[in-house]
Amino acid sequence: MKIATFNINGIKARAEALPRWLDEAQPDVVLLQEIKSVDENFPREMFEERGYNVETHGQKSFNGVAILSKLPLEDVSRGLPGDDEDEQARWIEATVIGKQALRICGLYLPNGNPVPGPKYDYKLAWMERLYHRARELMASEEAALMAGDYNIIPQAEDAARPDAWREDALFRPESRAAFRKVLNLGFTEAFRARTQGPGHYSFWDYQAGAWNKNDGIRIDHFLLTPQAADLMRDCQIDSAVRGHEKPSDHVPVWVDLDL
DNA sequence: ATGCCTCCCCGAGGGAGA
Repeated sequence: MKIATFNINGIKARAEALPRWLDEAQPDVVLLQEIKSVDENFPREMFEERGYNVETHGQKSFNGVAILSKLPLEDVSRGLPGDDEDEQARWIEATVIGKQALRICGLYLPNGNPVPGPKYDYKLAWMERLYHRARELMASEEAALMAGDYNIIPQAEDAARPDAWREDALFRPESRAAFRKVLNLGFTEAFRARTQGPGHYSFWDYQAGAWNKNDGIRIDHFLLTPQAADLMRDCQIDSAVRGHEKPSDHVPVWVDLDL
């Protein structure tokens, strides 16, 4: 089963590029971030006609996450627990049934800039809530994953120019420590479990020819519980998608699970 | 590089992204 995450930077703006990639890559499940659409305006027919079930957690103008799945989705839940006042649509989860059940969580972690400030406080508070949900998933001892745009550069090797990011919310020590705290519950970071070394990115800025210079960062991640990691056959970044017509600034990352 | 593009809102130009 091929499961992908893709920050599309607006569903309307990706009305051509997203179906093109779906037809090429043929993922079974896709976690989308930054749909920038309310549920009522999400073009679900575009995906249903390709055989996907569609679940959205949208918001006007900003944020918004969704799940596409060729297999049935059960027990869909919207919103990251822990703050009833939080109105930002950044979390959706569901159970997909293959040979066995898999709990999938799609997330769009706050950017957090500028540092310091209320947006950075919100990022760190959101990561504390993520830690609590992650701990529950780990305690369940079930196959589960959390994937999406983490807005975290885990290590210096995950940026072409790490020094340019030292003071940025994506690479601040507090941000990276909060990410490690989740990882250290026992999750496998899928890409790094299979590929080492620099030069692997999932985001390139639209500005200053970042793509042509491979001036990227790796901020879209899959975290697998041990039971899910046991099933992993592959994990890749579809970096070529960044060179297609009218691309998102992120590219898809996917795992293949024996499921 | 506290912003070189691109997205959203709408129908100008500002907020947000990373």
